[in-house]
Amino acid sequence: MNILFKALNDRTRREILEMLKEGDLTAGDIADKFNISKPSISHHLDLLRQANLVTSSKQGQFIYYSINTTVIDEILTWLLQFNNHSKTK
Amino acid sequence: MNILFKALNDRTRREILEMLKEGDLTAGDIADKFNISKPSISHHLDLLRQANLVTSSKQGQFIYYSINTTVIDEILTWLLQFNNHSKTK
DNA sequence: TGTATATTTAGACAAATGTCTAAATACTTT
DNA sequence: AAAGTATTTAGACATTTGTCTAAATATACA
Repeated sequence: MNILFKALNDRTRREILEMLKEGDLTAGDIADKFNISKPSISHHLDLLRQANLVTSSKQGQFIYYSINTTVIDEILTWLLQFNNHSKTK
Repeated sequence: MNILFKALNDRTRREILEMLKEGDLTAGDIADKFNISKPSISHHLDLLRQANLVTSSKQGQFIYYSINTTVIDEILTWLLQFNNHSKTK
């Protein structure tokens, strides 16, 4: 839970997730979209992976990143505890 | 959005929200539940208020804090963009 | 008016965070 | 084998963050 909120607490990382929502991308593809150095993006990807929000798979010299939405349900569940009153109608 | 994730990116602040879910509390009541100084809790409450996750109202010498769940919907909406595929069944 | 209680503000400090450049690793191609 | 491409690792550095103590503010009570 901690590491999840930590991973989401950065605009760049949230944007990366939004990009990956549309489809898998290589680390280089992702880095190209930002005005940030590749090592920094690599670090962001590492944090997202630690939080299990993304997975990576090496294909040749490229590393493809994919979003993992199952973990997002954890946060959704945590957040839903706060609207459990009249939300069910 | 930024300030919202920032506010939630701390275990103490998340626990404060869980406490307030059960009902309003004074700053002192909240501080008593943690092994953290009152000024630190005051600072956490300030961040939660900046994010509009809580509201406060002074009653005599006490300040009562209440949770504001409307803002949480913002995060829920943002998160739901990631499960919009087969989730609708 | 003076003292006690509730809370915040101010300022300091160590730890965590986001960024960078330089170097290392791994794969591909010639 | 050497050179080029893709990505990460290592290390440095400034900023942000969570915490603390001491002091300030505001209300209540005697």
